[in-house]
Amino acid sequence: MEGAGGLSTSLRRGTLEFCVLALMERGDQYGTELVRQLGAERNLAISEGTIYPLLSRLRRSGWVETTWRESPSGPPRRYYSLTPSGSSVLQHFRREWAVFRDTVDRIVGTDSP
Amino acid sequence: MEGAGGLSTSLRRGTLEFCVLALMERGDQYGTELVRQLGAERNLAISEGTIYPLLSRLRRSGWVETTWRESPSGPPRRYYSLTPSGSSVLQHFRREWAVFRDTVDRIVGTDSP
DNA sequence: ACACAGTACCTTGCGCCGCAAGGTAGCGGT
DNA sequence: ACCGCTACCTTGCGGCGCAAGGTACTGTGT
Repeated sequence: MEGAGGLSTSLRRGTLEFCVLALMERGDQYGTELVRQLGAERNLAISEGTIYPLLSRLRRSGWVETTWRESPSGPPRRYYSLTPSGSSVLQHFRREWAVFRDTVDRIVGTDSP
Repeated sequence: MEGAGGLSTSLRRGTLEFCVLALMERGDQYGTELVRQLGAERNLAISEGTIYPLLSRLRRSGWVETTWRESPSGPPRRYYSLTPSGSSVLQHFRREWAVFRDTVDRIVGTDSP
């Protein structure tokens, strides 16, 4: 169930939005597809109640822009793509992440003494 | 200033409490000293308003226990030490963290194509 | 004795964000 | 016409890091 306060839930905070940006870097994405792709990662599985508010924030921040496109079968989709600003923010995150990751590795270690 | 919603602030979520547990594994700790030690890490600097509620949660969870000890100079300190339960939770986190870290590395990558 | 700085503990109110649950609507098959 | 699937979005809640504020004990200087 991984209820509120679950381990993965807290870990996601702060990285999830950049994982989403990184996926957009590989190609335009839409909401439902993002939920599917992240669902394939054990630690990043999220629901629609998470992704849509997140995407709205990215849009308000000017890091992504959207275009409606018809689906080959089904309702139209809102596709999200990186703006130059979003690309820059993602690069900045990569540096922050590398430092943070190494710090945590050093402090919690990878196995016990 | 790293105001609310800062990059590091969000990254800390979900790892901070385990970094604290890991520091206790090396030896008993008290609040103010933890603030100092974490302050030495660029990405983990926190304030007292963060550490004391966090320590209370750890205590309520049964992961740490506390003993008051006099200080060589100054008011008494409340020292925190790991319980067996806390030690076990820390081990569990180590495994979760390794998976999570590798997942993020794979998705956001370490540099751009 | 007394004031003051330093250390150490803790609480309050706020804002962010992931989540479960619920809601709307377009499309295709039968 | 109906039903199921896809796709989008919103509401209310809870957890947690934080700034700011508050209390108390100790040692030092006067």
